[in-house]
Amino acid sequence: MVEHQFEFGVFVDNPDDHNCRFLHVDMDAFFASVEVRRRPELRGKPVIVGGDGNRGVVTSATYEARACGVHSAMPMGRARRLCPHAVIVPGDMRLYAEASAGIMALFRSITPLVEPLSLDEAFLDVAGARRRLGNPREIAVWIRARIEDEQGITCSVGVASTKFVAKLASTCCKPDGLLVVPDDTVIRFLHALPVSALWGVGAKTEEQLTRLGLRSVGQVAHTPLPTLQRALGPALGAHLYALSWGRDERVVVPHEPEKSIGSEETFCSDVDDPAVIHRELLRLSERTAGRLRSAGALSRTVSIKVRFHDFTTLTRSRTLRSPTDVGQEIFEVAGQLYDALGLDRARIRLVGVRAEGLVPAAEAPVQLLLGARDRGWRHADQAADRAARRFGAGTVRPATLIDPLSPSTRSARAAGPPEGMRPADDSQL
DNA sequence: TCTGGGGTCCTGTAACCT
DNA sequence: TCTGAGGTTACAGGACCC
Repeated sequence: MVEHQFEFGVFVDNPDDHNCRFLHVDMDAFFASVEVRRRPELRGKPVIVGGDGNRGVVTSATYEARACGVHSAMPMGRARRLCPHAVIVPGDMRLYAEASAGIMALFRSITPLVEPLSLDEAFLDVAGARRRLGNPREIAVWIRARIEDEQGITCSVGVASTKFVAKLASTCCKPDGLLVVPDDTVIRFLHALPVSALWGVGAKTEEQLTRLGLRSVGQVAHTPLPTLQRALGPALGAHLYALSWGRDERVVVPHEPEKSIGSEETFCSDVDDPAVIHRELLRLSERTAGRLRSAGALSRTVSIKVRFHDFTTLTRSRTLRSPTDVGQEIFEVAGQLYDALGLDRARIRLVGVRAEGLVPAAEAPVQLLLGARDRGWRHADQAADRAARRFGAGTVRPATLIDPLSPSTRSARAAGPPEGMRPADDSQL
């Protein structure tokens, strides 16, 4: 366990944290740690969690595997070559979600101002918890101990007066660390970091900044704002300039409504048969619609994504006359958008369906189209939802998706039974 | 080396409206 | 009726995050 404060370019003890209301808590190698907790014989071994198909990627890896150069998002084939003795685990989202729920509940016992970023990390605003639980550093120490006790996994915590710096701090002290960055050390802390540490700088933007001769956050900070904006666009330029001076006005937002819901699937080998693509679009449309209904939302815009064998990607979208959460209606649009591409047996690697422009179902009375039956697909979907709740997901699904002979639509991710024997809605996984 | 799946946000362009 | 300016919306693509 490591605990630090950053000051004068070095880590020291006993920080001045009175302005540091934000905690960023990040589990260490979360999925892999949960797997090790479940199978203690894996402790101390390189463990990789990820799709085991020929097109899978690493979703999490223990630090023993990372020592071999393995990292998340790496193609599984490459990870295997780098770390041939690693134990590879397919992943169990249900288990990780369960562990995550326990961790988030612990956070909410400290403050209602908890903003989960994903299953394994969250921002906390602890300004209101000081009187009860002590200063931010003490709260961070307590959280780390409780998570280790209750979940058997370690985490890293960054403490600062802005969300951005708190997040950087937790990254810097990984794994199993605690770092407080007091206000008067923020600039020194930031300016020593590489540009890639800035939120919003990925590979492409880093390349652009390098072309300008900018490699550190300090160099970005000392570049005139108009120069950054000319190179990166007005929004990104201003954003990076503000961050480089530690300016980040964002607050902790406990719940943001979703803006889109979608599903996509990579075929285990490229597909050029339009009938197979249509079946997959139907399956993804049904899955997306089911998730819309669970979320109590309707969608105004349907979009599809098509990725070809060479990784080039197209998206097409259409806005509906009235919003929907009905699988057949989404599929109709998705199918039309796909047909309008006019593809002639192109080799397709992935298709996706996404519902955008979400509105709460309660606020958007569904309009029946002229000539439509008053008990149509919507009622069929609702009946299927009821059957799913009672008998399990996928109990009722479109007949075209019940085809045990279907040859090639199995995804790289699903290593289960044949397509037709698999639940149509595995969105809870 | 050969790239998942879930998302958000930004930008440029075109169409549409006033 | 035509034209242009300016605002809004839809759409497509890309970068980024976990």
